[in-house]
Amino acid sequence: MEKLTIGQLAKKANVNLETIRYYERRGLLPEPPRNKSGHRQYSLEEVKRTEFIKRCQALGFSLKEILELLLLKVKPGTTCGDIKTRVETKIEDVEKRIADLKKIREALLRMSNKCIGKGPVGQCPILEELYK
Amino acid sequence: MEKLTIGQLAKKANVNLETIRYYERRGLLPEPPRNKSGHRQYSLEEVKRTEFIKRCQALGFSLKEILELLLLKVKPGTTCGDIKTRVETKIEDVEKRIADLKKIREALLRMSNKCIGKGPVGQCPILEELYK
DNA sequence: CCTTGACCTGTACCTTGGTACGGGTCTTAT
DNA sequence: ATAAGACCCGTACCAAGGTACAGGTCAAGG
Repeated sequence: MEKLTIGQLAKKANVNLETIRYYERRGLLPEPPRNKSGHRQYSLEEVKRTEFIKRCQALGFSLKEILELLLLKVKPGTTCGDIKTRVETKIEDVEKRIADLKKIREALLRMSNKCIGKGPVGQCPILEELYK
Repeated sequence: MEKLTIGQLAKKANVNLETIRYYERRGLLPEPPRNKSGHRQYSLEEVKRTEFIKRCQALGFSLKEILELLLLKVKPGTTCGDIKTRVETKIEDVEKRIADLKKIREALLRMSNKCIGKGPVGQCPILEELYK
């Protein structure tokens, strides 16, 4: 069984070393065994776990939500459905954010279209709309 | 000319009183004149200005960007085009964020569709994909 | 007259996700 | 043997956008 130092884990998982200790404080990574001088000893399992965290983050999960996923994963009685529910909730989150951003885009486009982009700022229709 | 206290301004603009002082520190609201006992005296202009800030925020502008807009507004030589450019840049920002979120949504949907939502978590295709 | 409420300043605290630093110890290579 | 590099811990700091609190002053109403 290969033993990794914290620096080697950080390098393999492509994160900052401090991030590893931060994840440990947050409970996302386990408190690993130590060698006789107190240095953390990791296995390849923690590389996978760190990569899992990063993949989930890229999909929009917060560290808090990722911790919940990791806890669900080992909790007896958890089913596929429990995990799927989390993913579906996140899909709804993401769709809500997309919808909000689309409304913002429409409002910005409406303002932009009202402005010919010439002349002094005094009668700018954009500022007029925002500063009424 | 109506005079407003900071509390009255906050109420009219529908923000927290501390937010007014925070905006003053950030340079978003001017340092107002004071009465003889040191209390801030505002006019209705600051209500409009505070509402402007809140409208811009709702459209996705950061306080830093809003400060730039407010400075542009009073800078000699600023044209409508300068303002329009900011709005167009923000539209691009928003479209980029929408595109990113759409990719995330697709990835989440793909995972969700692979999972029938039944059975133990051990072979969950979602976790398998995330935790490989 | 006295209490309450609104204001003053300065500073601390909150969330989220880290990153950096100081001072100390340990390991590894030459 | 010794110096560089990696690790230890605890704490401070960063962005962003506020919010809260301590300790003090001031004005108005019952």
